[in-house]
Amino acid sequence: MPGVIPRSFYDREARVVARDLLGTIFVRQEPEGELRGRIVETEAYEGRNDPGSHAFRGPTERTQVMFGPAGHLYVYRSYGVHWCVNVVTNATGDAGAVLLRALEPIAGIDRMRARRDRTALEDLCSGPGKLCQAYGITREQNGVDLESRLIWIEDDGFDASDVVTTARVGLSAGRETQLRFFLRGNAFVSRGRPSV
DNA sequence: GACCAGATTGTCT
DNA sequence: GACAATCTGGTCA
Repeated sequence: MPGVIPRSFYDREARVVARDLLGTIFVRQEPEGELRGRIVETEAYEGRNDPGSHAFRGPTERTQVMFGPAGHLYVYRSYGVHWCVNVVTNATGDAGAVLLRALEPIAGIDRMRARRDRTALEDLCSGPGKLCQAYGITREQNGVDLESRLIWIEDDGFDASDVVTTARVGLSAGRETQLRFFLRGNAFVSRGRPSV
């Protein structure tokens, strides 16, 4: 039975939420219909103790959402070119977020293809910048509540037990922690996988 | 298939 | 003024 994930799910440590989000479905409601994609890759970002996190230096205007209540979206611009989405977590009294790195497209694929200007399914959402483009997510979605009817995440009982854990991607700091999670063997996982 | 450089702008020092 | 949680397209093999 499809079920929207409640706020209490997000109100835990980022690394736990990141692991548990694998296999769930990220949904955005649009006038033309829903966009749906299964989450196949995530990364956890913690608070002041995590040098790889935007929250490491404490709250700023940009990162204030990460210090707010769990279950909201944190959207930021990367390299001046791409948008990236995070889900705000909590439970430690500190900041925390989970970066959605890759999705497997399920519905609304025509709109994803139009926005991405790509046809291959594996090329629509296989990276944090790509999935934001496919979903049309920008700064306007920063702070959106996942219990609103705009964007939410569902659990459909998918078996996500076969998970690989590695170091995070693209960071200059905080590489020593294993906070990246993805479904083993999934074709929609982003590049940037460790050699081997 | 693997490796490399360029794009481009908000945010922080 | 420098840098960044990335993607793309080029080159070389």
